Amino acid sequence: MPDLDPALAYDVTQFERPSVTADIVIFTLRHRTLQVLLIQRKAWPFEGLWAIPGGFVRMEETLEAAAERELREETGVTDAALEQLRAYGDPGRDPRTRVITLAFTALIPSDRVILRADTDAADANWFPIDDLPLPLAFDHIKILEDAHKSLRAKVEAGYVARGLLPAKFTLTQLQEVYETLMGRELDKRNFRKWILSLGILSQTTEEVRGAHRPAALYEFAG
Amino acid sequence: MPDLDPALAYDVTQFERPSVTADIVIFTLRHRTLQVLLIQRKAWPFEGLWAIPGGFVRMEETLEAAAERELREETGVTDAALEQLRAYGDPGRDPRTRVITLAFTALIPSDRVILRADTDAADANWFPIDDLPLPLAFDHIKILEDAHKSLRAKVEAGYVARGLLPAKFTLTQLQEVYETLMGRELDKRNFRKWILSLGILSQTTEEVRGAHRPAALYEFAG
DNA sequence: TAAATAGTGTCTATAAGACACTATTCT
DNA sequence: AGAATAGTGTCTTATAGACACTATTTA
Repeated sequence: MPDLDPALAYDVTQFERPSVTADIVIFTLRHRTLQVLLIQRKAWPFEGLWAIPGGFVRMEETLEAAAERELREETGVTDAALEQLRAYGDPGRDPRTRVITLAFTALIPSDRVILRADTDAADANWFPIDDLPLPLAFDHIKILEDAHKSLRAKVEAGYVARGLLPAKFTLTQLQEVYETLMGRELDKRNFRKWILSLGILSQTTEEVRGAHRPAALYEFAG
Repeated sequence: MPDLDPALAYDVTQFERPSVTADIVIFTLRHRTLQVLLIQRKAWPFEGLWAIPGGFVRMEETLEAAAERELREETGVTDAALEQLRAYGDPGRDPRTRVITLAFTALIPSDRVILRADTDAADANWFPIDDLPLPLAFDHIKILEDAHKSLRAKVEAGYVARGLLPAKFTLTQLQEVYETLMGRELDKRNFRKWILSLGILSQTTEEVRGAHRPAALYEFAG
């Protein structure tokens, strides 16, 4: 059967349909800690518990547009790079009805976020990925675990977390991002050798003058 | 908004819901070529075009169970390792109604397959991934491209395609699988050094006696 | 004994990691 | 001058790849 059973012509109404939502795992770095944005549920089910922000996919929007809209509504951030994680759809994961959720991840710099506890949420807040307000609503702990695992795998494989940095940054700042994501300290000389060898950075003419020796500012090339 | 908008209580019926299908990219090796199983559509839309097999996710089954059921219905194969690829859901990808499809991939040995052109399909057949009967129905060419890219990435990263081999096999057979998946020839000594160093194979006491020097049979350990 | 496939080891190049000091600026 | 951060090079080890011959069996 391709997509819809051709034998049924296109009377799709005869099948009961699930609800489809887009949930979005929003990662940021705060206080040198990897944190996620959660909202506190106002109503049944799981009233009072914390959950990953998300909402219905509307009939006229793409899946990515739904996730972008949710991100914008929750954080005001408009141009983050979103990635699909996977779908979660066990019957019973939502006590109301069959709900299939498409999980997305986003990495954003925390200073660009304006938290909005909107009408649906009692509260919205950041939590360290290693210190979550358990239990979470629905199967959201599983989604967070998968998102964290996926992020770690990408970072270990050399994925560069552009989304977590301002446009211009020092190599020390970049190294701190990596150290936080990888959960261990890195050697400064090896890190610089490696990151510069990737050819994805270009040095600007600017430098940042702090309390001591100024540091060169870099940006992502291309 | 977590999953379903709590402000709406649980009256989920007020939102129009999309149809959700599971489509499954079934890979196999035939004649030293990577091939996929396609079915030919019997009815509008895209009547006569070839498509990836798939069907509705039923209300009481998990997403994985839906994909397994489709695989079984199309091929008779029951215990293949299925993996989620991603969701495809652009409005308009199906002219009948909004259809969000969850794409899965499976790797199976072609000798275990009994093709069944069931009631929904005019025909079912294998096609080399590099020689597809274009154009395909829906956005299925995009799904196949993504599935192929994902497979190549996994193989390059050392993923071992257990699913494509019989329970016991020679190292030469295993090497041929890798060569086909990677699209290039491999050095026999280097391949054996590498695959044995992974520690995932164990040698059986059996050997296969063909036209010439017998080859040792291996199996996956664990 | 010829044909066909199975099976084996070394050397080289590259990448990753351990490791410590000098340079510049500010107060 | 002292404190603080920026910036730099070598050696070692592990991994990946190039490369060619011997071993065993059947017809």
